[in-house]
Amino acid sequence: MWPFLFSINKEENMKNYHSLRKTRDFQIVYNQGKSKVNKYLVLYSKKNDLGYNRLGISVSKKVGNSVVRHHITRLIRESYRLNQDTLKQSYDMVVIARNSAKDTNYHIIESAFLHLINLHHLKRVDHI
RNA sequence: UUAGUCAGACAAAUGGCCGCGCCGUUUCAGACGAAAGGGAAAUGGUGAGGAAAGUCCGGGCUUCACAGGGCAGGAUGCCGGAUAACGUCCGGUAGGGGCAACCCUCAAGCUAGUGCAACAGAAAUAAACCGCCAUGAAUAUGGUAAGGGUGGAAAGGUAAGGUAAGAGCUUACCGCCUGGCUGGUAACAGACAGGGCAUAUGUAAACCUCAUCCGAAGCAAGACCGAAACGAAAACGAUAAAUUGGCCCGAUUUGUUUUCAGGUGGGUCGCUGGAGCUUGCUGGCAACAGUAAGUCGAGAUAGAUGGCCAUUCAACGACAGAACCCGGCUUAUCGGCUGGCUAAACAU
RNA sequence: GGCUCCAUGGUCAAGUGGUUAAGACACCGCCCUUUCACGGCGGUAACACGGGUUCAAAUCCCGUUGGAGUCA
Repeated sequence: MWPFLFSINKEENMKNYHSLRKTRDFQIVYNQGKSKVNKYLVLYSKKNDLGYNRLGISVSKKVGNSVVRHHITRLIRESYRLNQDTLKQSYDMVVIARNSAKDTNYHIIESAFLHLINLHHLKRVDHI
């Protein structure tokens, strides 16, 4: 009985997103993954073997000061969090904020993120 | 009321839903990991500034070095005080700005030495270009430093006397220097006497001199647990062992275990209760110190504060995000609020 | 997060506090050549920004901005 319950808990744990941490992981995605661009964001993606998705966010110092960069990071993370149930699993994704993203709000960032997801065909088919 | 000046506090608010870091409690699991460590849910609490910034100074803390002292190098620079310490702060002196409240000042020493001062100008640390005066006759010689001109700076300034013309040559006032006296802890101020200014200009954010201070590096400091890699020793083992393989033959390799050492990936500590904050009292002009009561307010590790909706406003809210901690400085900044003081106008 | 350093025409760069800030490549104009190139002559173009010291600052001092390196 208990192992069954534990497995439920582990599924619940998937709500917390996994992040890319090492410079090496980012380099693998940059070199071997595919990239799509729109006005505000850049999205790299690459299939991995882990069975779950990992997200990396990169905001350059050219975009703004620390407050602006943190704010954009939070907007992107919120977009991913609220939409991750609709995505295919087992992919590494890196989102890069472009310079024009500093004057936006949440709605623009979310629509830009979903636009790039569609370009990568990462939407789960049974959800459409 | 307007204008100004100084000081202080604030840094949009409220509610609902979803979500994040840390801490406590309860419940569940004892998975995962070699170990150290560590999981999930519910609930409660808590969660970024006045500059968190720049990293310009100072201190704590840690490691390294060190008998003691000096040189070199660096920093500071009116006087006194505060402080753990400071290049900070407070009070005063001097100079400057403002009608005033008040504000500003890298404020030792070029009369210890050395260096530099372009161009212009006759000449730049040195004396005579034009001048003025005398002799003499147009030239020249001598005296002089008033006036002109150049320059940032040309042998104290103004006035009067004096003189052939002039000159601190003489006198008065001011400036400078020297001497003691008075007041003050001192910087300095005041009055007095003398010098007769040949101590000759400026520059020390030029070298330098004098006085005081400084060992170096920085939490990516440092301490601990520890897979791996590189090693050491002991035991076992060449008729052996391991890998490949269903087994044998064959092929390839030299090892296996234990202990020590080592310290990579990883983890834990350092990490936040402190020169702490609030209020009152006492001492002090003040900075500040002492004391009593109350109080605990982030601690992440690729880095937590976000999103949506509704309402209100001065109406879309500036500058901006802790990363070991503290005291300052500097820089950025929407604004409105409170208090003291000053000037002007009006009213009483 | 800590530490160290740099900034001079479009580019690379020299420059003891004192002339109109040296030079090279590039660009523009003229000459040469049938034309281009080479060559010759001439020209445009800069001290990151703001204060201060000084008679005088690219240079000395302070602050700001931008850039680079290094420490796991």
